[in-house]
Amino acid sequence: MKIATWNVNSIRVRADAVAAWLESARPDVLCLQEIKVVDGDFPAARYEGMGYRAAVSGQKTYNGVAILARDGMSDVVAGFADGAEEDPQRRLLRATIGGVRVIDAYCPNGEDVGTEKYAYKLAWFARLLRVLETQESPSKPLVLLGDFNIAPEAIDVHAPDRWEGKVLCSGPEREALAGLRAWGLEDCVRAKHPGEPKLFSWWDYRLAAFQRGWGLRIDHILATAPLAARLRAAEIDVEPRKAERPSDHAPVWAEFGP
DNA sequence: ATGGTAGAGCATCTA
Repeated sequence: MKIATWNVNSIRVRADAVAAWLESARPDVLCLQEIKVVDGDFPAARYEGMGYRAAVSGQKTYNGVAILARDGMSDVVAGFADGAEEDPQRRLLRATIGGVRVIDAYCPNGEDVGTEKYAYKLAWFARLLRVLETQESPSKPLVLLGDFNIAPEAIDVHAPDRWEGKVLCSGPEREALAGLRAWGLEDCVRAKHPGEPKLFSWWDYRLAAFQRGWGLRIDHILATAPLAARLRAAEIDVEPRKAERPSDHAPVWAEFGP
């Protein structure tokens, strides 16, 4: 079972790129972030014609997540569904596919350390951990994947000294991610590439960051122990980032055995 | 000193 994630930064602009990547990578599941459309404007019919069903939690202009899957999806849940007032920002979508609980996450960016958006980011991660603790199980096959907007370690950053303490790399953010891992999640790409540098998934559009190799690894696939035990391969596919009008993120995928 | 590009949508906001 091949499960992938890609922050496409507008499904309108990247609809062709997504179709092309589905054709070449042939994932069983593709989780999308930043689709930036309401549910009705997601090009579901197009991907249905390619053998993928869609679950969508979209909104106008910002955010929005969707799951494309070859198999049927059950127990589809949008948002935290924790009884408290739902977050109007559409960032979370869950579905059970082929016996695997799939959680598609577009985690907040945080703008800058100390800002209101940074506080929202930390609160969002705390709420996500509570959702896992109360609604999901680390002893079942589960994958939490998406754009986390956090680089876990110095090795995940092109210039760690320059980024130290900055948003995407700050201590509290990394502790929030470690808190998720401590619940029972393993970083699939790092597990298959221990100690490997220059493994990045995002490059800023500005300053020709991609051409200069100024990347960060902020998109992740985290699996519970019973699923991680089936991990066969995990990669970041840099090719789509070289396209003429690319997303600023590259797709990330993991393959699990039966 | 606080840059630079991209997307949405039409002045800025977000990343």
